[in-house]
Amino acid sequence: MPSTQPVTARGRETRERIIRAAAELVAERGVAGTSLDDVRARAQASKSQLYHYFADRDDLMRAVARAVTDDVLGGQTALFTQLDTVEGLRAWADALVALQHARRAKGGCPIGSLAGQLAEHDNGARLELADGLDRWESAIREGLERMAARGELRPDADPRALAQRTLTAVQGGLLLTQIRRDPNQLRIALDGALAAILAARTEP
Amino acid sequence: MPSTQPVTARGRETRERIIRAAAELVAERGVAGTSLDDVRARAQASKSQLYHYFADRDDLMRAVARAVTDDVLGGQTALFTQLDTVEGLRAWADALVALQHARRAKGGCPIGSLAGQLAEHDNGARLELADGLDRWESAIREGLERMAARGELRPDADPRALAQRTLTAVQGGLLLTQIRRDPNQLRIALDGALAAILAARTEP
DNA sequence: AGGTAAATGGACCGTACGGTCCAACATGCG
DNA sequence: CGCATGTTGGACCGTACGGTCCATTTACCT
Repeated sequence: MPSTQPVTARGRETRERIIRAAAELVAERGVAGTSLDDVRARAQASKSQLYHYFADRDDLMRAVARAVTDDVLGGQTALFTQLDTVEGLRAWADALVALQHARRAKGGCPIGSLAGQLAEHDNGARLELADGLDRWESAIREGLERMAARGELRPDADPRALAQRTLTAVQGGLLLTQIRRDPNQLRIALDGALAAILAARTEP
Repeated sequence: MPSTQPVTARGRETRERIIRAAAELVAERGVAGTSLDDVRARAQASKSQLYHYFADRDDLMRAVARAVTDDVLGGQTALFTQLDTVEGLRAWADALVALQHARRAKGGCPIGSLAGQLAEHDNGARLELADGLDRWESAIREGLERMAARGELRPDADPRALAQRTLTAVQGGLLLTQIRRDPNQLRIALDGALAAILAARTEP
C-alpha cells in the first residue's frame, strides 16, 4: 500500500501534524531514536493515520527530509536575496553562526545530519537531501552571479566553484561545530569561504 | 557491570574481532542498522563474549568510533609526513579523492558519518570522534608549521586557521560527495583549501 | 598438578517496535 | 438525503532486539 495524498483540509492538517511531530523528534533524538509510537503520541494521531498517509517508516522519513530542507532553506530566503553584496554575505554568515550559538552548538546542520543517517539506507531520502543542497548552493551561486554581472568579480572567477566551496564550508564548519560543541568552528570556516570570494573581486 | 579489559591474548583477539565486525557492519548499514546479533554472527562470538568485553551497545559503539578514527588516521600517516610541501599536500588531497572514486562516493567520511549518528546520543562517542578530528587537524597544522618554520609562509599566515579550514573542506567535501554521489565535490573543495594555502606562501 | 580467574556457549527473558486490520465516523457530492 | 469515499481509533500481532544468567571450558600462575 503506497502512501495516500490527503484530499480534505482535515486530512492535510493531519498529515502536516505528523510530519512536524516526526521532524521535531528526529531533531531531538535522531532518526534511529524516533519510534512511530513517539510520533503518533506527539502528533496526537492514531496508528492508522500514520499508515494512511505514509507507506511505511522510510516513507515518513523521506517526508521529514523534505520538510527539514524546506525549513532550513525557508529560514534563509530573506538573507538569500542579499547574497550579491559583501555586506549581504557577511550578514548571512553571521546569522548562521548566531543560530549555532542559540542552539549551543548542538545538532549540526539538519540537512547534513540527516544525510549521515539516511543517505546510505534510503536512496529516495538521499535524493531529497541532494535537492535541498542544490537549492542552497544555487542561492549562493546566483548571488555571486549577480555580482559578476555587475562586473564586481574578476572575469576568471568561477561562481559555481565559489558557491560549492562556500557550501562545503558551511557543512564542514557545522560538523566541527557539532562535534566540538564550539560555534567558532563555523565562524572560522565561513571566514575562509568569504575571504576566497573577496579575493575574487575586481580590484577597486 | 562495566566493560572488562581482556587479560589473555585470546581475550584480546576476541575483543578485537568483535570491534572489527561491528565496525564493518556499521560502515555497511549504519549504527541503527547494526544489531548485536549481527555483530555476534560476523565476529563468530557468543552473546556472553559481547557483554564480557563491553558494558552495553553504546560502549561497543564507542569502541567502534575509536577503531574507526584510528583506521582513518592510520591510513594517512605516510601522507601526513609530507604535508609540509605543496607536492605533499597535493598528494594527500589526491589520495583522498582517489579513495572516494574507489568507494564510488559512498559512505562519506567514516568519522563524519559516525558524528551524525552518535554525537547527539552518546557524549562519550562524541568526545572520541572529537579526539579523532583533533589528531587529524594537528597533522595538517604541523605540516603547515614546518613550512612556516622554513620561512615558506608569510608571517601573517595562520597555520591553525588554515588547518581548520582544510579539515572543514575535507568534511564538507565528503558530505557533498556522499549526498551527490560525486567524488568531484571533494576535489573542488580541496582545491579551494589548497589555493588558500598557496596564497599564504611567501612570494618567491 | 591443582587452584583461581578468565573466557565462552547459548538458553532465556521482557518488551518495544513496525506493521496489519477492521469497524466506526466524518465529509463532500449528486 | 444518501451513498461513496476519505478519515480515524485502537486492538492486535509477530518478532527482532538488547540484555541477563549460569554452567562449562580454557588458560595462567606457583
